[in-house]
Amino acid sequence: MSKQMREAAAAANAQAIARLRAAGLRPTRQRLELARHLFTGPDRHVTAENLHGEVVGAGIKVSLATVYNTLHQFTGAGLLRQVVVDAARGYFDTNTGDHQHFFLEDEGTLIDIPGDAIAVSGVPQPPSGLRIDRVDVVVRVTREN
Amino acid sequence: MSKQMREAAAAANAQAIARLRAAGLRPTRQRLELARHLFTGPDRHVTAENLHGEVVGAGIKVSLATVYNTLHQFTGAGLLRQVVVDAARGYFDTNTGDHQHFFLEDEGTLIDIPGDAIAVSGVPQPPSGLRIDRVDVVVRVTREN
DNA sequence: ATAGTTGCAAAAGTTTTGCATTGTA
DNA sequence: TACAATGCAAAACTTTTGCAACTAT
Repeated sequence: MSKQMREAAAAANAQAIARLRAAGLRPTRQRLELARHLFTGPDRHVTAENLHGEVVGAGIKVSLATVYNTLHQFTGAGLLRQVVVDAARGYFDTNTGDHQHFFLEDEGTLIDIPGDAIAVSGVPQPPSGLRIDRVDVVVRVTREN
Repeated sequence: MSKQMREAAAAANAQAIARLRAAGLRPTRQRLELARHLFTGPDRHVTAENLHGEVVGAGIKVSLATVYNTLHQFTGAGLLRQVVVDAARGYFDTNTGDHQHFFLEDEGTLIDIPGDAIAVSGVPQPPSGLRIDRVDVVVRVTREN
């Protein structure tokens, strides 16, 4: 391993630790590895299963149950957002800001739509005693023909 | 049973049979009962489990698996629309027209929003080779405080 | 030590599938 | 009779929970 690689790995690690600490979560080995996979690099959309496969493939020992629990803890801590688009499986998005999604039904893939690109108008007043928590827009797309 | 009740029941039955035939589905006993429960009266939002509970409660013998299969057949035939709002369970809507939903996260309840009330603007061009199939809007609401 | 966390095996749900049975022509 | 369609038990998923093991004071 080169000096540069060592330094980059150490930096990613330090960043992941800081992120977990800031969120009030202890930086355990499993969480650290999951955090590094999720938060190093550009925004991502993952399912529990595909993240588990990825980290196991990288030689990390974690159970799928821990991946689920960790994804929910991260979500509760505001590090992730859950996206409901497919009845078959849950997606988690590292982009927690205001935005919407294309969902490619054939592929099971999500693509972000910036929040300032899209607007929803005419939402009626919710039933009394209830307040709007969030407005989710899912643009479902399929392969042409 | 009064004459009026008998007549109403017969009418609902005939209507259900016609609906199934038109959709190219054989009017079997199970499908008929499910169709009558779904399509008699105003529009409804059901889960497989709650529909199953309802028909079993009414003395009909159907398995939960058949309810699932039937809901999917009805959906394929255009009699129902599937609504994805909750990672935990699938909802089916008897209103197949253009409309959107409030989702009461605490209750697990759906309320229709007429399609002409609400508008989504600024949806970007989808990636090439893909066409927009549908734009779903889910207004998530929670109990105030 | 010990109070609180954590991670995972086992359990609980939900949904799908394979095939014996039933219905139709 | 043959041929397809049906309904459900069993299987396969996804997700949650209970508790033994671990951590940080």
